[in-house]
Amino acid sequence: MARTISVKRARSIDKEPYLKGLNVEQSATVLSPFSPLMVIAGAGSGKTKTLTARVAHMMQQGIPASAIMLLTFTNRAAANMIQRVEKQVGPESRRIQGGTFHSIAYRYLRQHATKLGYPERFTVLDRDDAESFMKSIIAEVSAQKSAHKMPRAKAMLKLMSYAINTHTHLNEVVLERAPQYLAVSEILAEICSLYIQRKIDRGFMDFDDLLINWFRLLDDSDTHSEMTRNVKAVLVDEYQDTNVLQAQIVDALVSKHRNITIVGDDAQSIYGFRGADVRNMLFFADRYPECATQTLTTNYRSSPEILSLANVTLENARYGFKKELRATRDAGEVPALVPCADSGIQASFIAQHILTLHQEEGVDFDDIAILYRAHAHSIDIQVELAREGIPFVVRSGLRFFEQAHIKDVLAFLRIVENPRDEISLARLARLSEGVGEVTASRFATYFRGALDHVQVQEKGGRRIRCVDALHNEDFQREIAALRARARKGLEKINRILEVLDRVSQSEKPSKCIDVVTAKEGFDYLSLLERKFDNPKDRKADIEQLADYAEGYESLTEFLNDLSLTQTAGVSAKDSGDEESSAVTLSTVHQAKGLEWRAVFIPALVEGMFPSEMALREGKAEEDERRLFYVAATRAEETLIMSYPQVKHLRDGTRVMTHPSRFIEEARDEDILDIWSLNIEDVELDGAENRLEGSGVARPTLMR
DNA sequence: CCCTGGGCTGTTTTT
DNA sequence: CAGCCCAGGG
Repeated sequence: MARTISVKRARSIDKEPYLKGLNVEQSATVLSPFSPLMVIAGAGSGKTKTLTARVAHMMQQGIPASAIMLLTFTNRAAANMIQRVEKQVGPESRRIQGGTFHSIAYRYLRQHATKLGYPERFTVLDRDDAESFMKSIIAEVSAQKSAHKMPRAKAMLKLMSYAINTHTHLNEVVLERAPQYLAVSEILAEICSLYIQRKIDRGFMDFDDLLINWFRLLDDSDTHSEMTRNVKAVLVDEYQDTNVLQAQIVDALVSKHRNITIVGDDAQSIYGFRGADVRNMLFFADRYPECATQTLTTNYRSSPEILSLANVTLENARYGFKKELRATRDAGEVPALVPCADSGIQASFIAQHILTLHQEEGVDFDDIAILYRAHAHSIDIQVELAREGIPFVVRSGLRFFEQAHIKDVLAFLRIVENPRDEISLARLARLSEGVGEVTASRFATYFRGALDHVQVQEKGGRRIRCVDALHNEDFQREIAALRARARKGLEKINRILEVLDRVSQSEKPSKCIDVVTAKEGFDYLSLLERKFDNPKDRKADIEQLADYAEGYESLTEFLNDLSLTQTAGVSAKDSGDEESSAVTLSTVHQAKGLEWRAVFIPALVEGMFPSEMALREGKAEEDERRLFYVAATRAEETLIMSYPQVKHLRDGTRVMTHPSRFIEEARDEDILDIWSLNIEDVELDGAENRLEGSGVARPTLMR
C-alpha cells in the first residue's frame, strides 16, 4: 500500500527571491569593475543577478556597453542578461557584445576569415554536416589502405575534437580513449589532416574551427590589437565548463587590461566529455593572482530538504572547492524516492502524479520538469503523458534543423551561398531518382572541377558563384554523358540552382525557399509525399522554416544563424488547450541554469544514471555525480526521484536493476522519503487513440 | 549502378 | 529500434 504523504505547501511564491540576498549585488559592485573577479557560486545562489549587477556597475563607471563582452553558455542566456541590465541602466546596454563563444567567434571571423585563407563566405558545419563530410573522407582513405577496422565518422570526430579542445596530440587521445585504433593511428592522422585541409578548401568551419580560428587571430600580434581594441571588459558565465582553448581565448582577450570576471560552480562542471576542464577554474587565482574571490553559498532556490540531498552528493565528490549550500527557504517536503516495478509503471506514476500536483496542489504545468540522463529515457514517459492528455515540451533529442526534409531544403540555399559545399551538392543530387551514392559524389566532383576551372581562368577577386559551374562546358558535357534516368533529375537540379542563384542576388532568403518548394520550381513538397510517411507534418515544418526566414535579409546570416542556433530544436505536443502551459522534458545537461517548482528525475539506476558508457571512460564518475547534483538542485519545492526495479532486455528476459549509487548514498543518510506504489490495473478506454504515430513528440520550431 | 530487404550491431551528454 | 552492411534482382 502506498505510504500517503500529506503535503502542505506555501501557495504564494516569492517572485524575486534573490532580492532578499542583497549581498549578492553588493559583492558585484563593491569590488572594482576594472580588476579581475572570480565568483564561485553554488547552485541557485544568484549567479545571474551577480553578473548583471556587475555589468551595470561597469557601465555606470564609464565602460561603454559596446566594449563589454559577455560570454555565456547559450545565446539565450546572454540575451536574458542583457535584458536585465537594460532594466537597470537603459537601452545603451543593448550594445553589449553577448553570446556563446561560438557565436561571437563567428562575428569576428566574418570580418577576418580571409586572413586565414578562408573564402569570405564560409559555411558553418553543424555536427551532422561534419559527420557526413568526415564519413566521405574515411571511406576514401580506407578504400586505398588495407582493410583494418576503422572508426566511424562520429567516433573519429570525437577523438579529433577532444584532442583539439584539450591541446593533446591525437595519438595520445587514441591511446587513452580508443586504444583499439592504435594499430591504424597513422591512417587516422592522415584522415585528420585531409579533413583539416579540405575544410579550408571547401570553405567549411566546424564548431571547433570557430574557436581555433578565433584564437589564431588573437594569437597574431597584428590582428590581436585590431580585434581587442574595443574590448575593455570580459565576463564569462559557467566558467567551469570552458575547455583549454576557450580559457586561452579569454586570456588573450584580456591580456592588455586584465579586466575579467568569471562566474561558475565547479560542482556543476558536466561537460568533461567535450574537453571542459574544471582546472581552468580551480587554478584561476594562480593565473590572476590579483583577482578578488567571492564565494556564494547561500541558496535562494531550493528547500532545505532538497539541499541536504545536494550537500550529501557534494560531500562524496572527490575534488573541488569545499562548500556547503545554506538554505534560505522554509522547511518543505523531503525528496521522494519511488521504486517502480518497471519503466512502464514509472512512466504511469510520473504522468499520474503530475496530474495530482496539478489538480490538487495547483502546480502549473510550466512549473514541472522531468530531467533525465539520455533522450531515450524519455520515450515511455512521452507516450504516457500523451495518453493522460498532459501538455509537454521536449527540449532534447532530434532538433528541428537536423531533420532530413529541413536539411534538403537548406541544401539548395547553401550551395548558392557557397558553391564549394560538396556535402550539400551530394545531398541534392541524391534527391533525384536513379541517383545513388556513386552518381551523387560524381556530380559533386564534376561541379567542383568546373569551379576550379573557372578559378584558374579568372583570378580576379570576384566571388565564385554556382552559375560558374553550371555554365561550364565540361560540366555540361559530363552531366550529359550520364545515364538517362540520373541525367534528367540532375538537369532539373541544375535549372533550379540557376534560378536560385539569380533570385538570391536581389531577393530575401524566404523567396529562395519558395523556389525550392513551389510547383513550378523544384516542387519539393510533392517529392516529400513520395519520400516520407508523414508528409503533412513535414510540410508544416517547411512552412515554419519559410516563416522564420522572413526575418532575414541576407542568406549568409540566415544559414549561419541556423547552424549556430541549436536552441530552436524543441518539440511540443499540447493536447488541445491553446493556453500553452506545458511540462518540460529535458536532459539534465540542457536543464542547466533553469529551475522549476517540481522536478522528476526518473531512471536512477546504475548504468542509466550514472550512465554505463560514461563510467567506462575512467574518471567520469565525478562528472556523473555533478550531473546528478545539477539535476537535484533544479527543484525549488518538490523533488521526486524514481527508478525501475526490473529491466526488460531485448530477448524478453527481465533483469533486476541496482539503484543508482547517488541514491544509495543519500538513502544511508536518511534524507529521502521512500514511497511505494499500489498498482491498479485499469482497462484502457480508447484514450490511446489520441496518440498520433509513435506517440513521441516531433521537433518543431520555437523561438 | 540503383534499390530493396534481411540480418546484425550497438546504444550519452552538446556549443 | 535505427542505422549499417551485404547480397541479389532489375
